[in-house]
Amino acid sequence: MSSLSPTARVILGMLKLGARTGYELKKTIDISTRFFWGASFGQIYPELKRLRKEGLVKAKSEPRGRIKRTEYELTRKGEAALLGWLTDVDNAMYDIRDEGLLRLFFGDVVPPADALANVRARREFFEQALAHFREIEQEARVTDFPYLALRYGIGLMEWSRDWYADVERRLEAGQPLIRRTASASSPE
Amino acid sequence: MSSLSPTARVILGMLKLGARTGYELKKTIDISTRFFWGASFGQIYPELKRLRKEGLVKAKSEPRGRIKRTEYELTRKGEAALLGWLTDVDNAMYDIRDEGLLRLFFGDVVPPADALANVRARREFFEQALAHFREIEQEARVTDFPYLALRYGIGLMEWSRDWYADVERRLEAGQPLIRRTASASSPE
DNA sequence: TGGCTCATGTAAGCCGTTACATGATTTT
DNA sequence: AAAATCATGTAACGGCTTACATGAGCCA
Repeated sequence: MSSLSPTARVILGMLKLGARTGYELKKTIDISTRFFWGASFGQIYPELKRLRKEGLVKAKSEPRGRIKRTEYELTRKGEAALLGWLTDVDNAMYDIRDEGLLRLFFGDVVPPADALANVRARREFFEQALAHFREIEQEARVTDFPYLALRYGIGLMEWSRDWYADVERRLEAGQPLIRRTASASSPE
Repeated sequence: MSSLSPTARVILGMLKLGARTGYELKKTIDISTRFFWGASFGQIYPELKRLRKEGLVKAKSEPRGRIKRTEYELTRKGEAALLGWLTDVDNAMYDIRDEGLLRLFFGDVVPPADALANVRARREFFEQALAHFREIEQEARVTDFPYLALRYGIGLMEWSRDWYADVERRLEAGQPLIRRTASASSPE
């Protein structure tokens, strides 16, 4: 039934890991799953209200001084919904929107110098993302699975950077992009 | 100004590569950029009308028999817009939504057997995607840059499959997920 | 005759970002 | 005194998917 909305999934999970306020959820998500599963205030606060109405979380007013502040917690129903989602492993989303790759795809349409510029920019992008991930790697080394997810990100950035660096070298050298060896020229 | 909408980018590019009708655009996108840049009919047809109103494409009625049919072509302005986008290489989108990775991130929350089931499902997912890409690889071997983008997809699927296979083995063996060698126990 | 492909569109609804709006508390 | 952080929310808009609606032409 009523399967969890995308933002609900990360909210319930983060509440389980100890986040309490909407603000804290945002901060936690930003420094951890943001790379592959983000959430904005415009999603978080309305979603918390929806989850409350459906009885998946319970809210408690816990003001700090004179500023209003609401702490959330999973209900038993919320725990069950989280577990249900984590266990129902089929049809997991896997969406990519990669503009650099789209530009590469249309590489025949532009002068070689522009195609090369795109590849170079992409390689640099992955290098910077990698540097950022490596910075946060030390602190993240405490927990098991979240650290594992970070390792995935690091590995992915490394692999992508290397792939683009290779294409970059081939374009700079004016080498053919397609190697037609396997099917035509030589046996095996 | 008026920078191209996401769907406009792939439409203009595909028109440049020879697609003519909305239907053909959809088909072409589905077998090529879909993996990292998709588009549905609900986007394509309205977007074509918008592009026409803005003078980036021109439409010609070319019915087949008695069924209405519209062929589109880039205008000079459309060519310029496409070139402009392909050349302006900064701030390229790179969005990932990976539910398997999110489930992995919350792996501490579920029993080890469920975490393993998720990893296994993910490895299988990448294996299937890889098989699919390899099937279309032969026909795609003609063009330069589109083939290169396919190679990226294949490489990415291979890398991801291998990464998950490795985690799978470690979980099956009950091995620790984090290796704390570098910073603590041994020098270097 | 039934199913597939070609062909075009609309409508409802979800999801998400960005900007706006407000204000207290803490740190520099 | 100013800036950053903690804290909560709404409104407008953009983008996308899915379902619905229609129908011709072709092939087995």
